[in-house]
Amino acid sequence: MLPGRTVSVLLPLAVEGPYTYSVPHGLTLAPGDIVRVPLGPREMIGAVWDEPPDGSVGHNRLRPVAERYDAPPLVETLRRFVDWVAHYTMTPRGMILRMVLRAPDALMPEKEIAALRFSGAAPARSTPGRSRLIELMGDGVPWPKAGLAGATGVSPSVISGLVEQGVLVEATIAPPAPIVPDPSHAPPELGPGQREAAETLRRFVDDGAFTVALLDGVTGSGKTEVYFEAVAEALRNGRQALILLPEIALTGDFLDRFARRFGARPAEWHSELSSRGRERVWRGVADGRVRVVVGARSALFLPFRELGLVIVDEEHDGAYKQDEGVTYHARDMAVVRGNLGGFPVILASATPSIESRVNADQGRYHRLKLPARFASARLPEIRPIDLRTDPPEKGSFLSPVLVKAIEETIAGKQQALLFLNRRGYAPLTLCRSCGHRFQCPNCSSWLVEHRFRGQLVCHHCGHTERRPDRCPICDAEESLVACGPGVERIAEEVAARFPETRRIVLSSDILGGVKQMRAELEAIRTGAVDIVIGTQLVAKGHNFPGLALVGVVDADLGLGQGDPRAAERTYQLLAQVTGRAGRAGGDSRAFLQTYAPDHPVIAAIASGDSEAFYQREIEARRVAGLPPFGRLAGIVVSGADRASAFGYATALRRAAPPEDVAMVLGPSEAPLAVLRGRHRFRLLVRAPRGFDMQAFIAGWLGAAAPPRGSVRVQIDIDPLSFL
DNA sequence: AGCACGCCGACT
DNA sequence: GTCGGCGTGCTC
Repeated sequence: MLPGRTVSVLLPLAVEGPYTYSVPHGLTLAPGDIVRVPLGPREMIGAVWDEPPDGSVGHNRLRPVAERYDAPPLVETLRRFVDWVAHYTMTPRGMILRMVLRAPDALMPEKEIAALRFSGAAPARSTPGRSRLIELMGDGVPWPKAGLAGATGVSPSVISGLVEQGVLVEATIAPPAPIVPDPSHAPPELGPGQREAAETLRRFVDDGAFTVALLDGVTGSGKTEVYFEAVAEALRNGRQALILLPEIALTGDFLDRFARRFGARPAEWHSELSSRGRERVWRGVADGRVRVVVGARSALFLPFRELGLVIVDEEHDGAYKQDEGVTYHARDMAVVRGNLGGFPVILASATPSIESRVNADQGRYHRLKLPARFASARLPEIRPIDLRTDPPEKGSFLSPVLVKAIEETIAGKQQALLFLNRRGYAPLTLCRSCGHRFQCPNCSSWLVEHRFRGQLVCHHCGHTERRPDRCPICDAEESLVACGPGVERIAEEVAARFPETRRIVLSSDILGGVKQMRAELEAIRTGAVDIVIGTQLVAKGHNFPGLALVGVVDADLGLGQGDPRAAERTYQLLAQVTGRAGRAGGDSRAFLQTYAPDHPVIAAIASGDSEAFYQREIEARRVAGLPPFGRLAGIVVSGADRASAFGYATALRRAAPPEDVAMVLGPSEAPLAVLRGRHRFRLLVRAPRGFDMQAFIAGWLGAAAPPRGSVRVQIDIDPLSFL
């Protein structure tokens, strides 16, 4: 092999290693360079990788690199991150690169913006609109076409008229550079506890070494202000910063808070970004003009060139775990990225995950505890409502105790929030006459009635059908009954009881997407709503200053399904949602409707004794050898029919190597036995901490007969579900 | 991820 | 007798 004449190129495909290409004369390539290469009948974008080209590929089969893009190369730490994530999640490296190269058009030169410029010629006749335009544009500087009408208040026809006369001529302008956040714009006044924590974080950033800080403080204790100071320090040091949020918490309110502190909005990165926006952020991050990104989990794979800080806000949130395609946990991968890049990572939460708490307790993470609520804000008084002694009236779901509290809140001109973690009107519909239950044809789940839309919907695959008037089995009329409440049904009850109030239902199936959602959250903040009825998305980091009452309609929901993680999840959710109340000062209350007021989770929330809860949970995990005291991996075998999926899962189980430290459990029916028409079985590997899970599974699956037909195997390292 | 190759049911 | 279904395998 002639050195320098061939090169390794990793392609965004489901292949493990890079391919080898020849380098044409006159082209110099280095690892990280982004290139266009031929692949079969088409061309593809890839990245030059570090390992020496594979000499065993016949030279006559090598094809030449077509082009090197004029784009900043992927830096070494990002390349190592791709390799690391691929190995850890047992995913082909190319699939991880694919997550990095998500905005292929960002490699093209940035498009100029269409604009108009004043030519100097006078219009044939002067009108008020024309004068305004010329007054604005008289200096001859081009104005973007979009927004010109808005800026002058003239109609588009006035503009096109002047274009026809040659008074205005076509021009282009360079896209504006992103506004750089200024670390000294508006430093906050921090309380004593905050000051100390901020000082520690600043020191970590200055040290420029890998550290993990767990920033832990009750809702409303001012975590955001504190970690903004770490962002400011990273900016002062010439480094880029990334703030990860659960997608749903990425609100206009958060961006505004950032803008108030830094004088400019950060770049956003989330699934609803337009392709233009995506390109702009990708390019800006790569060339260093974008200094701060606020994004959902996939932002972790952006090609930062000078990343010096990652913050994972609401680090306990399960939304950081990607469950489809590449299964990775963004919080854990953020820590890895910090480790590889040699910079600090801040995990922030009022209700840290058990994993992070244990890491902090054992000294691997620095725990920074914010002691109290900021300024005048006080935590709400929390009380369980025992539904056995204070049941709701027949046919309703709100206990008289809660109804009275709502009345008092409304009378005091304050806001109430009713929380129920269930979308739609009713989670199950059945026929009173024959007992038929409406089930999803593709999944093993009930169809949820959405009464506003008149539909029955599967929340797992999206299957939708019209809600019929009569039973499709026995043809009985008026026999269908809705079982149990969803938020829509609670909204119905609230409307009946409090017809004079302004109400809003907040759940993820809101029409109009992120924009509408942001508008509604804003309406709540400004007090344009009296009663909010919402699913868990209201629990996620939003700041509702006028909220004085939180009612949890079913605090037991999510408990007692046998998953050891259920208690932790429920605790976090209840603590977060009750913490929405009273953030702007004044007295506030939270009620938990429950049949089990003595359950440790309910008791911990009601007493405010989080420490007892954490100690209990940690001890239970330790005794059971569950994460973080042991390692888990899930292996989901799915197939078009039950028999083939079960057959292969059983064969895999039998093929498991004898291993005294790792235990293979199953196969058992996966939590959702049928999903999108595929039957699923799950094997679980349990092993002690420090066990090389990836090597074990690779050896095992590599030796087993490969799956045939429709059967697929998906590996989930560190699954969230322990079942 | 595409795209071609290849082996079994309903049409001219 | 062909058109076409998508399972399987390859792309340096």
